[in-house]
Amino acid sequence: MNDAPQDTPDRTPLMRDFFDRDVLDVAPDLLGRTLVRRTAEGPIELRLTEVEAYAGEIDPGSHAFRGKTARNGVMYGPPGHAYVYFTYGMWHCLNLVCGPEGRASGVLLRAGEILAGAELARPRRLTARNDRELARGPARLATALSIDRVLDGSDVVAGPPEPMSVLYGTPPSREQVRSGPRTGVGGDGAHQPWRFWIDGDPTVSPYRAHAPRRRRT
DNA sequence: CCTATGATGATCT
DNA sequence: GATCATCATAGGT
Repeated sequence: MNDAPQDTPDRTPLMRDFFDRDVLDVAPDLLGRTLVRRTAEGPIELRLTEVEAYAGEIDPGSHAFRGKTARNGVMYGPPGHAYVYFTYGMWHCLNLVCGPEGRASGVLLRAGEILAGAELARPRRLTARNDRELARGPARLATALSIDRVLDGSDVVAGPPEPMSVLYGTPPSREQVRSGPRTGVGGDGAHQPWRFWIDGDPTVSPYRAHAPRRRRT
């Protein structure tokens, strides 16, 4: 039916194949799957509901557009690893690198539904008015899962499942998958419909167009 | 619901 | 020095 990986005891090879494809194929296939973040206090399970594709050096919206730097080096490595960046002076965001190696493409994990471990996420997300808001947005997701630059480069495919791993889940039907422009991305790549989400899911973040900052006086 | 704006600092030109 | 793959808050509709 679908070409998604199936549950199997030795999941590692199939999972590697899952990420070693074009980012525009991997991104929508991540929807509905479960990311498990294992913290010292216990695991947090997140069902992915919104992602964005970033197509490496050919993509003006990608951190890799201007080539390899100290920050984005992980994007040039093998697929299935975490690329974590720090932005706006306060926030972290989590990407999963896609193949082939060297293309420097990745999927930004923008939102999800906490399936388990919400009691571990809530203390990190005190401004969330309800559980639906715990991971509704890329920086909120990273905060809820206690993800920072320390996890940059982590292998999310191979065991052990620390500090996090992607497990198989039930993908939504094709009709439930929507696509549109990426959020907060300007420049020449702004119009590309490289954001994917599960239609009607309450944890999907509100769309915001790119807003150029006004110069401070 | 919506829009506007300040926070805050690493990164890159 | 400008930008930034964002969020929380304040205030209007």
